[in-house]
Amino acid sequence: MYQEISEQEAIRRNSLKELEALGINPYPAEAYKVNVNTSEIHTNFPTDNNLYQEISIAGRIMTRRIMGAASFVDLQDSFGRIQLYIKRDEICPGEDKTLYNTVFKRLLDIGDIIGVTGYVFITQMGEISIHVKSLKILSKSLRPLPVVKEKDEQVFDAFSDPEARYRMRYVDLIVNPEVRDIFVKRNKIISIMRSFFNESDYLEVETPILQPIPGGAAARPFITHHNALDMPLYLRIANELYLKKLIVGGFEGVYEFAKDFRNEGMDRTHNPEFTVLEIYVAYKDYFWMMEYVEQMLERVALGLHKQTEVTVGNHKIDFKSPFRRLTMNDAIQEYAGVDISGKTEKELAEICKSMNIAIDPSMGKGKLIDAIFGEKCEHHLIQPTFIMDYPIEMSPLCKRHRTNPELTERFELFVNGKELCNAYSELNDPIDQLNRFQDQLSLSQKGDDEAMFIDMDFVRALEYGMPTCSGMGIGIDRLTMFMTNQPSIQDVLLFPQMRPEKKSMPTGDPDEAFVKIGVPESWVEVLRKQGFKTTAQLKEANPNKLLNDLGGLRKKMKLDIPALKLEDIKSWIEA
RNA sequence: GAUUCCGUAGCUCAGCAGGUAGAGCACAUCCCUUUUAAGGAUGGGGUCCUGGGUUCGAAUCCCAGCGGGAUCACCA
Repeated sequence: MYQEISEQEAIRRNSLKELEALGINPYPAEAYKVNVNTSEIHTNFPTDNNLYQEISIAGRIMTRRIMGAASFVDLQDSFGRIQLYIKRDEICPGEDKTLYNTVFKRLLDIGDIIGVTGYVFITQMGEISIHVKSLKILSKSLRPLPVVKEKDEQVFDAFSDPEARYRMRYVDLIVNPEVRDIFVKRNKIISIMRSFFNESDYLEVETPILQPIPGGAAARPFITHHNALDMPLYLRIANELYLKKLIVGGFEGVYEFAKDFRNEGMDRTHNPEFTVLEIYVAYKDYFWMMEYVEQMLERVALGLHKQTEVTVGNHKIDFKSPFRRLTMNDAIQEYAGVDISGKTEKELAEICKSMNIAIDPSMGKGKLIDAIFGEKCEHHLIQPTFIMDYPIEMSPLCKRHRTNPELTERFELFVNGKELCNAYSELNDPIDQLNRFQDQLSLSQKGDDEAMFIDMDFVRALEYGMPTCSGMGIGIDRLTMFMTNQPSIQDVLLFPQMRPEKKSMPTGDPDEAFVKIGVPESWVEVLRKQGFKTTAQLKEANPNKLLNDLGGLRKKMKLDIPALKLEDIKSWIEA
């Protein structure tokens, strides 16, 4: 296939060929021995200048400053950058200066990956650098990298187009060190949580992503099809039911970092696939879980920032425990100024109307209360706040409140006006559970398309007996957004979902196709330049005009090839 | 889904009372043995997102489409 390339890419492809002609493999197979990284050098060298006198290091060329027979290169590895000092007579001790003059100065580019040996020293300008004794090409880069420069915190020519950054995350990671840092932090958040759970001796498990019944949450699933079984399967929207079956099975605590999938809208806080941590612990209740969450988040914040206070947008959010606790009724009382306790569905609908909150007939009591809460309360909850005791209709998997049968023992943790965690004292009464599923069924008949499906295997598991148990789910993407102060979920996902890139790639004909109809090879490039990407296009052309145009281009491009005659062009068109 | 803004060189952007494009960095050539967002000189590089329309003439005005951002709605 013919691929259109820019001038800079063509130059790099030429350099590639020249390297090969010099007997240099631009993509060598053998391992390159590395004995130090940039971070170790910057940390240790200042205190002991005798260190690192025989090093071998590899990385990507990020900038070059060539001053005749000596040059400076910024080399970037996984940990940062270091300057290389490359002197011609040092890497080319004999008469042959090809390695410096041709290979390094002309055939290497920003973006190429090299390995060097040498020793660490400090330049006259006071910068820790590597005096290079030998240099080896490890990978030639064929595309020019955006060159981002920085001085005194000011960034020049940043690679900032969000579309390009998300689609080509590899480029983003190469040139934007703060992006790499977000993903290092994301990993740190997960590993802190994992060790926190493991210290409690809870078991990390894996449960099915392809599920015959998409249970455990209210959401629209993705559907797929299994050929051998000839049946539909759903991508999981939650793993809650499977984890509770494992509690029935006798594990005291289980957790899973799970990818969930929801076929819903996308925006700054929603991606179709996202990561959730769910944990279930036997013999606990939601009060215990609140304390556990407090400890966990405090530890994550400390692990990342060495303090509990975290900057999120314009707010300073303090994850120091304990967090504020507020029942849902009290929250609505406090922020909306109405008392909803004991109100009927009709009365609640009236309240919504009086507050100009949009409702529809499919909404049950639970959804109405949730609407009031969402509209009037959520955005006030900036500092971490537990909202407790949700109406029973909106929590079909949650245990009834121990003192009020209208409510459930459920809490959500709100941070910066957004839900972060969701947790229950889990419902373990199989008869109540079946009834609640049936209520969901009638909600769904009423028109609520997210009401839950009935999972009879889950009910059967409960019939064998599940210990009292508390479970909690937390969105890892949102947690990462808070902990790294990113306003968009796309910035905490390595590869956020995007519409496929329209390859406006000119699916032009290859050289051979043109040659086949009689076009001399040397003229193919000129024809493309003139806009003829396929032989079919060429056949539509006016031969006189084409002769003129091509002649003009030949002159403009200073081509040293014989001029065309009208008969030549006519013969292509007639071929 | 609605509203709105954006799409020009490899990157970041300018150009838009309509006359077929400019800058900085990057790239190329030459000169420079320690520089640091960094030399100096010269030069090359663009289906101005796509397709229609208005016009003698469209990067510029109009319509449609594609892609992206933001806000809202939906959704946790």
